[in-house]
Amino acid sequence: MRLSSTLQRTKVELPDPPGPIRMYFCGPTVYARAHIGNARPFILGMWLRSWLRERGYDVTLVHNITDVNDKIYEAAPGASAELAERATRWYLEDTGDLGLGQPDELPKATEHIPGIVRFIQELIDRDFAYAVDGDVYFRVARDPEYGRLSGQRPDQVEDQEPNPRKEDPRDFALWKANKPDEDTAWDAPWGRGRPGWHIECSAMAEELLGPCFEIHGGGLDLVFPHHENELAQSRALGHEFAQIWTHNGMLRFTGEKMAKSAGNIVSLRDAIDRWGRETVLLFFMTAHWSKPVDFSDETMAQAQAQWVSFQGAFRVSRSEPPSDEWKRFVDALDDDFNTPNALAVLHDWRSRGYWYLLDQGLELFGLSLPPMAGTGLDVERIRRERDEARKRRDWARADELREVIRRHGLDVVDESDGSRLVPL
RNA sequence: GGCGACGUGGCCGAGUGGCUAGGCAGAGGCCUGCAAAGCCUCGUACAGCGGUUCGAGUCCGCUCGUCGCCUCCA
Repeated sequence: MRLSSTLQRTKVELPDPPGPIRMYFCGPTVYARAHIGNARPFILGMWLRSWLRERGYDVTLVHNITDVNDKIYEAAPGASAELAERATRWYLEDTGDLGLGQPDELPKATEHIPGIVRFIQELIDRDFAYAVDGDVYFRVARDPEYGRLSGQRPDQVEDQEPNPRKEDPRDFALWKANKPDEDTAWDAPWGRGRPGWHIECSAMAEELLGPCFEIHGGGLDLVFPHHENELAQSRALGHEFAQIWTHNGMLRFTGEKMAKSAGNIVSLRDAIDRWGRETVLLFFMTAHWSKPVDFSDETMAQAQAQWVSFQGAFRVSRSEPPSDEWKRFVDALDDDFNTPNALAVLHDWRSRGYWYLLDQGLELFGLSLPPMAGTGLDVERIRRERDEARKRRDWARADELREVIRRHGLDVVDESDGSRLVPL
């Protein structure tokens, strides 16, 4: 199994034989309902965990919730904690409705303040950070390797708004002093305030997973500065942060990145309600995770047509696959988690009637074929009765009995040597 | 200004130098009491221009275009 990694700029092999895999996927800032673009790293993380477990790895997935942040203060002046709590519930509901389960840990920044404070203190002790007027900043100039992940050179980074408290414009905040209109704050040795954005991930990831864990994921838009800064913070403590860095491509809508700030939003909630969770999942399977993907009515309709086709899988006569057939699926996914290629294998299995393999494959992605509900003796009896009617060429009676079967939630498919019950 | 991603047939989308990707949509045909599924055939794709090579969608260079980051955007 290998994965494309931004840090090495190539595909990196995972440990073989399989061992523990610790994964951290950057989660949402909770100030509004998540849009479908936000769902991509969540889905990728859950799928990867599912696949790695299938391949024998012992996986732990941590997915953080950023519940203290400028955007939350702006969105709900004086009531940021309430908004964060509500938006967290939305996120858990909406991602839960994807039917992929939950990450192993969903740490909130506000519940890990002591660890964050300790982390910052150690950076100060090591001279990698300095406190000014209640703020604390990371000293970028102290890190000769700053920019290794993103390829950015500190001296080429565009000037930000001048901040006289910073020694250097490239320095970034680890701690921000409490302001009058901010309704949440915690005590720290250098003053009352709250953590900066980047430090929470470093602190929580290392607290829950330990240093130098295996896989770090997130959106491509987080490479710089967010992930670069996470990396710098950990390196300042004397070790690497993560080994493999996966960055999923952006979801585009109406020609540009779907983003709350751009206003071209379709919420995950609305997408699930309109298209169904299976179509949303299949949509993300159609493109490789590292590439941009266009969301539109047309691409969603195509994904939905694929789902309809899979749902009819039992209508194809079952046949026995070759013994090494599963390997085709494994090969596709082990090579950089190539879901489009895996999807092609699933389509092939569907048309060949490899029911069991198809079901196994889909299940790893949170999809399941319709169950053969309602199969009872009575339905089976009606099926045989209809077969008899067809032998008599009593088509009217046969069609009548098919309607009866359909009322039981099943359909009947005629084949050369008889008939078969299938999900409707 | 710097860093990065991407440009494949009507649409979506794989492809890491030579062998049919796959899906969706469309046309014709076979099969079929009906229905469903399936099968066959068709439309001769790789942004452009050079180069390397026996051979390039795949490597190199240049050009054009789209998008992203450098603002606490997944």
